[in-house]
Amino acid sequence: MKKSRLKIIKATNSQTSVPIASLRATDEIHLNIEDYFLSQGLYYDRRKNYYKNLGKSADQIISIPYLSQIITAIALREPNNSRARPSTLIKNDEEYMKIFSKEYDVDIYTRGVQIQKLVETSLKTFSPELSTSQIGDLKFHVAMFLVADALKKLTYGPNEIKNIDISLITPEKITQTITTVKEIYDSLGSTNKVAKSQDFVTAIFGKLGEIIAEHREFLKKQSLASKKDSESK
DNA sequence: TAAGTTCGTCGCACAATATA
DNA sequence: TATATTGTGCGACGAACTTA
Repeated sequence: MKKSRLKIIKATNSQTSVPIASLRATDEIHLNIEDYFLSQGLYYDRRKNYYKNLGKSADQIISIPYLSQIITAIALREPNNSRARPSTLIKNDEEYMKIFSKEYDVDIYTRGVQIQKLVETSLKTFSPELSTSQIGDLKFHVAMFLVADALKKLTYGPNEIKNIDISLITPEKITQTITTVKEIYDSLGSTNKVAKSQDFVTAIFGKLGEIIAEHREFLKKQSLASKKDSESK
């Protein structure tokens, strides 16, 4: 009965435009996220404008589509889709389940928001100054880069995000990442089209691959050096 | 409140895949 | 192998937001 009612609501919704995200808002996972967000000083906009009407500050209110964009970018490693198809990310059930899964630790959603907010703050104060459209084109790619770099992995499971130590994502680290990502963006033509393309993501992974390989090399040298050191004693 | 700017969605074109 | 179907990338345009 409940299911058929939802079907009718969803069918009717193809005529009157209620954001699709609002139709998912009663799913249990969103209740869990909302509770957890409250404990972290964030307001999850499960019920549209509920916290806005309570006078909560806009930068603490996280909408369902925005959270979907963040998770698509950093957990699913598809920042181009976060940029290109913001509202259609959760239209398809399969895609939706990849973003909002009970298998995920609810903590990954807060970490994602925290990282994304740090990135956006740094992008706004970046020098040379970036236009808002450039910020829009880069923000999800930079966040994904930081996550993969922090984990030192090109492929990782969404739950691994909770292992990231946010305190290691310093403003300097973010600025350095923005510079790297922007260089790739510029080399491809620095357009909105680039930001929505798979090529940009592939190029970013290429760069990440180099960084991760260098890091492994560094660890190897370090362990050899400490081995030699202990042998000489 | 009007003008300018930005963002999100729609729909077209093309590509990839399935089916007869 | 031709045709139909589905998926993807992209540009254009309108809605929403911002600013003066």
